[in-house]
Amino acid sequence: MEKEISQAVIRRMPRYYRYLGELLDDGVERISSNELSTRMRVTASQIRQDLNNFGGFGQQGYGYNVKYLYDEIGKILGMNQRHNIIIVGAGNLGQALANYVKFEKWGFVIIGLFDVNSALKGISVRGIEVRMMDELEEFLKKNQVDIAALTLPKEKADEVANWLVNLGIRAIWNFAHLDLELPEHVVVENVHLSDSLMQLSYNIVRTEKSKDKK
Amino acid sequence: MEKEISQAVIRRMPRYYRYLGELLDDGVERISSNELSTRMRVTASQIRQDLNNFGGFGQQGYGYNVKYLYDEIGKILGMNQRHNIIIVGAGNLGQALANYVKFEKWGFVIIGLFDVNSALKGISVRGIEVRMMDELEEFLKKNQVDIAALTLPKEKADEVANWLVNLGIRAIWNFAHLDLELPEHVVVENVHLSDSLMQLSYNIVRTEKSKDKK
DNA sequence: TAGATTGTTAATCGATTAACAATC
DNA sequence: TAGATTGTTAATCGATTAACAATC
Repeated sequence: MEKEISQAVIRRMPRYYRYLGELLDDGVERISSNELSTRMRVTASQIRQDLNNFGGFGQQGYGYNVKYLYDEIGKILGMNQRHNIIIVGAGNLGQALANYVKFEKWGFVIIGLFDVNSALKGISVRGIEVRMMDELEEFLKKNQVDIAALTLPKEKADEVANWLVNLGIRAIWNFAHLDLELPEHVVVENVHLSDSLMQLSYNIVRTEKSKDKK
Repeated sequence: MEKEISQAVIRRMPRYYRYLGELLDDGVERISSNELSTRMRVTASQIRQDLNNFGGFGQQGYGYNVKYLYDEIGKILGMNQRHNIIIVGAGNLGQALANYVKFEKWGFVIIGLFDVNSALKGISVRGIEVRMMDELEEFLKKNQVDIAALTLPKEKADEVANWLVNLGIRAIWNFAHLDLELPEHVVVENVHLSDSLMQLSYNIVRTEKSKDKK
């Protein structure tokens, strides 16, 4: 039986991937868990434990080959395959995501942009034309869509998400400020910007308080 | 000595706040940890433990008063005070954030928008004019800025962040795809969209694999 | 008073760190 | 071969869950 890998580990993988990418760009050929731990400010033990969840990528006495490890983590994260994305909700955030070219470097390609607002009909963002929601069903039949990014008001999000799932969508990148209620087989990744801002605010308040104490 | 509250707890606080806000909107007056645990799909024990890090907000035999608890968590998160924000980097993401009116509901007010790109000079987003970076120092002298949101390419982010800190900024909401190297007293909250997308991708790949197994 | 539900202590579980034998 | 560093087991630490006495 497959051992389930904890979300704590998975959250760290993109960060390893990022650091290895930078090392690669800098022309570094090999690195030890110890050297990497110093750069990333984590323990070497954690790095080795994390990686060994997926396999033994290193070599005793040598360390890790940067290029090899980068590619392997890439595979683990699915960076070796293309992911077609549609953005549902073509407001500011939706358009900002559509404009974000960097994602394509990792194989995430935005192939559609949808909205209910007919004022947006016909406008294009980086060559991607905004379509109306009633064209979505047809679009999903003709195109393989791997991920739907939800950038719409929370009032509509749950309904739209369920509708998308019924049409066959299996993965949702949710920017709406609510917890979606979806069948278990659907993969959901949340980006709650206001939660993030509140955490920041908490830490500001906390810092101010500890200053008062001194 | 003040006991340090773990980041795991802090990450959950905005979610409690959100659920309580919804209950409040629905006119619910009181709620037990048990009832709330069912809605939020966490254990009642965790809810009580989390809250008791900050104080005893409930009453035996009664539960929690929704309005009171909502306000108290609001205070913990600093939602009772105004936070002035500047956005540094007026590209798509920066403009999207500037357009996001919802933040003001929680007291986060965007008071400035800065960029190096002179092509953007003079344009306005929701009444906030884009200023050039060389006006920033003067702006910080004249206005109280609590948070700087960094929405610029990672190549510039570290330099700009350090410069901002030297000018007195104490909190940074970082959207650039790198880890900022800043003095310890500076509070940083990261939003790494590509990390989030990679986590989603990992979970898609994982789901596909477990399907193959069956 | 009896019932309900908190606040809090104790038990369990999981994640992180340390240690070291295996091995390149 | 000697030195370095991994992979992995064992120890520790912290976070979550369970249990229950306190109390409204």
